[in-house]
Amino acid sequence: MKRKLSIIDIAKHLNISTTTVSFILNGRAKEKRISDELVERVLKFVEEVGYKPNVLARSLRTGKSNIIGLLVESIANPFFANIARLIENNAYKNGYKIIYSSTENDTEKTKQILSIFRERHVDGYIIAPPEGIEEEVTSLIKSGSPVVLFDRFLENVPGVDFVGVNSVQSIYTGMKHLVLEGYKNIGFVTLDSLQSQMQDRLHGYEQATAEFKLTEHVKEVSYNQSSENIVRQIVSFLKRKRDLDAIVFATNYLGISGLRAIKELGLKIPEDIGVLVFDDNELFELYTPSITSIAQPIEKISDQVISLLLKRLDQQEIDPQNERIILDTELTVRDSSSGRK
Amino acid sequence: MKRKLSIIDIAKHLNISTTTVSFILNGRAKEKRISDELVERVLKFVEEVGYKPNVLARSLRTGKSNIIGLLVESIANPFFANIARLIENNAYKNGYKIIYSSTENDTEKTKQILSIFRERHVDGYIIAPPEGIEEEVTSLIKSGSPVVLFDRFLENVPGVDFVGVNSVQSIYTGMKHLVLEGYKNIGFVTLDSLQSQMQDRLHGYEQATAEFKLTEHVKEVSYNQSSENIVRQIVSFLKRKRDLDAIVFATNYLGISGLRAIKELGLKIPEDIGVLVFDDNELFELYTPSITSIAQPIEKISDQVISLLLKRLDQQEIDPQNERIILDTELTVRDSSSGRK
DNA sequence: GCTCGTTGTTTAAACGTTTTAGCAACTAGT
DNA sequence: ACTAGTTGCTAAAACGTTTAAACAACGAGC
Repeated sequence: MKRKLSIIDIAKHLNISTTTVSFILNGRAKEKRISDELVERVLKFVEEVGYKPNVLARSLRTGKSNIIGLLVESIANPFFANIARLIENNAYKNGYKIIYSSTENDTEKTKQILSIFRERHVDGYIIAPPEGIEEEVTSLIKSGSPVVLFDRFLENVPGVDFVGVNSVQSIYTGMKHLVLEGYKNIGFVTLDSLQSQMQDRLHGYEQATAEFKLTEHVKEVSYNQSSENIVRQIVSFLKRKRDLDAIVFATNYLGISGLRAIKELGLKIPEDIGVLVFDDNELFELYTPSITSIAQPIEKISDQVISLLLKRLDQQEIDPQNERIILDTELTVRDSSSGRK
Repeated sequence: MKRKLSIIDIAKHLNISTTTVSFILNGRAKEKRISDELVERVLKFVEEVGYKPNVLARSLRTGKSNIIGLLVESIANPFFANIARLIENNAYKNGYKIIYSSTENDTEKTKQILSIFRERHVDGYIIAPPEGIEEEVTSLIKSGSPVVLFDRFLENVPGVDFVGVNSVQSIYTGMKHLVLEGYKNIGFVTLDSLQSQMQDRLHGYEQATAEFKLTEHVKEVSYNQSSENIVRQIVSFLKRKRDLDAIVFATNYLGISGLRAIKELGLKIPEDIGVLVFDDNELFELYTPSITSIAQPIEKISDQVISLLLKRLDQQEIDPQNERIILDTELTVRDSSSGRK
């Protein structure tokens, strides 16, 4: 089996130095005033033998890996899976590879993964952060690695960029829609989480209840439960709150569990109960009745995230000026919120 | 900012050689007869200063990267997303990281990605292959990297391992179920693809039609279409074949598009048309009516894939004896196939 | 004839590990 | 007293790049 060629082999074969070869291959021939004739010869030979530089050696020397670390809550969640696909595509186009991991919202696991990514000299990070990793992220940024957060924010992390949606406003708009459709007693099912986007969604709900003079009915489901458990909790919430005429779910999987719960209780949507879910999903479109949802602009989020990170990777300086990009969602009105008959 | 410590710094500080430190850190102290006292001292100091070896340098020297390359059709497909999550979890537990990419069933893109993975000295590969990459995979295996295929197989690739399900049998069983429910004119919607699993599913259909004396009605939707396009094709197929009383979809996304098509035509499931889909999905369970499907054992597939690969990574020898693991699916009978009333 | 600048290329160090081969010192066996 | 074996450790090469610094050769300007 033929051994892999190195730059040394190339140099030897052409009777020149590795330096020259390196310069030529890195497009620094002009700058280094290497004769066109030689450039020609080297490129031709390199092409001929199909030489590929050893990325590891290069990384070792330069300290750059051309790898981006991607950390999402769970790659099995369609929202994150779709974002991951778009980001990956875009990254590849720009010569970056993606190494990913699911955090499962586990702070300790996340810390470990970050440390592993760091060991691997990942060039930049894209993170949908769980709670409690402010310190680690700060330290990453301090040591010169750009970090772009998305979906949820971390306070007090100087220099971190963020791409997200206007959660408060989105939920508020959704609530307003429900009120206009005649719903008067609207419940809110969210996660027992301090993550910023969850807090914002809750605030949106509270703001709306205040403004429209509604009573608050909040159920905070605890984290990382099995799907069955979540359904059970929502069932019992709905049983306790017999007078609810509509319900808003703060995430896609809460929404799905909510639909199961509603089915189990034999409630009719939208007559017995109106439904609105944050985060769209093919399921919501095809469900009978179709479910009104707040759709996040997945393409836009991905685009912004990756282009922001690429920009940071370009500017070698650490830029203390961080960006915070807030995108709009779209309320997709469907049958589940068509008012009480 | 404090520089990252190297093994040389450790050695210097303790007035010993880097060799010794390296041996100790790699657990070869006993073997190399290094005194317990020294081992103790080194470990303590290393712990104290939080030294972490540079993975790149190690990889450069050893040729091993501890990275597994994962190639799926699309990470946005729930089937692959779930598999990816399980595989990743398991890999991390065993000290391997995952670098992934979506092939989009594009042969050229896949070849490129494989070459990039190779450049990065990925230790092993997990691939749901598109058509036409037999040569590349063979070459990977020849050069000593284990490859485990899943979901679909590649013929004539010596030494490649495979984990999949019994597609022929699965579809056959599904067809039998439909026949027993009284359906007599069953259509089959699949992809215009030569991938083994698609061919197998088609064979399952053909076998069943032959055995039960049914007429074949096959629609081969072409690859990589937009969702709208697929729906349109299925609509026109159903229009042409007015006499169909049931239809089988060969993949989850064809099934979803199929449901849209059926809705568009205003057909009632299961009275006007019975439905069966290969690959389960939360949507199928919650759809009204619920959709009968053939569920693949996602956990088992992931477990087998990763443990097979880890086994291969352990045995340094290239093992020409390849394994072919075929798992059973489960027919989940739901309302969409409850017969003609 | 001397310095100076330009052109085109090379020398050698550096990145941080792992590992082969070997060395020094001591013990034990003859 | 000499060899043989053991113990405990190390020197140095190797992995394949990049890059700062230097150098040789030559023409131009004084």
